[in-house]
Amino acid sequence: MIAPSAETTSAWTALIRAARQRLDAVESALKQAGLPPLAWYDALWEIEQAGAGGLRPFELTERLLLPQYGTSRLLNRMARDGLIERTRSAEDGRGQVIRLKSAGQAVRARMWPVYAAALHDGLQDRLTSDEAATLAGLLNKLA
Amino acid sequence: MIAPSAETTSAWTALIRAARQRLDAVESALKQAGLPPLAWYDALWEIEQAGAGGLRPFELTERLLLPQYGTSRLLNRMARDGLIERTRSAEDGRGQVIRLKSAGQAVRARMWPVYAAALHDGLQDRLTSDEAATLAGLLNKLA
DNA sequence: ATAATGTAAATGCACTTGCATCTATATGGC
DNA sequence: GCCATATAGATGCAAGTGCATTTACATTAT
Repeated sequence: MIAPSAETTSAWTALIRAARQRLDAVESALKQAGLPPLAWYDALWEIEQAGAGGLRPFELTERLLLPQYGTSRLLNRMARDGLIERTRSAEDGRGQVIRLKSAGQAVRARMWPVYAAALHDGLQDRLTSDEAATLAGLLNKLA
Repeated sequence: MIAPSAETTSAWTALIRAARQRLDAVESALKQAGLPPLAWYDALWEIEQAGAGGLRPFELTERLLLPQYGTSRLLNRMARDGLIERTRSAEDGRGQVIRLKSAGQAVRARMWPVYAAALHDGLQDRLTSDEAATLAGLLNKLA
């Protein structure tokens, strides 16, 4: 049987702990501020980047690495809150096109400072630039 | 407003992506093998370490960084599956003592090779020893 | 001893997630 | 055109999670 080395094990536990703590910090800062969860930010961001042409749900699924039903339901909730607009696709009768509404843009804009502050406190305050770059490089080897 | 640097941002995205992918890989290997989720492993491990003296639920809550109700329900499911034994605490009438049953030890033992293999493939194969050590060091600054 | 406050653990309720499946449209082969 | 198969997206159901609250016992102060 394959036994992971001590270095592997400590990298693993550090990875899980760090990711969980930082993520929890961001999520709770958002919740604290009465804002939606982080996943909404990512989705709103992608939709915003797509601009006037909009975006298809399956594209969002790919970009956010969500399960298909996860995207469907996330879009449901965002639509229910009036943040996005769903229209039937002209080219593909099975699908839709998602576009950002101004309320969605506004919510994303309100989320950003909270998100940024959490990243600042959680990462920027704790690592030098070089360390952050090294860390990113090593983590990208795991993806 | 505080804007995170480019290095911070890329460390952040790399952190989230790497953690999610590695974690998903472990979880799906376990599920694939018909075994319970990773959280069970951690819990079973802690309970096993506690030995014959057992462990109090609130201690597990602290060690696993779970919400209190999360522990309560996790223990419920493990007890329902006959993996642990819950007895009322002799010293504290409010509480219980958790002890591992042999079925619990067996499940943890079956989980380990699957878990270890996923760590091997996900981490050990992708990082040198030195890199893993550096990574762990950097990640620990974030905790 | 009594009352007030604190801590251990469980739970009702609303919401989210995972899984499997379903409906509708699209596409390729014949 | 017609059928088989593939893809977009939604959804019923079971299970898990978060929040707030509850129950029970413990501890401290009076």
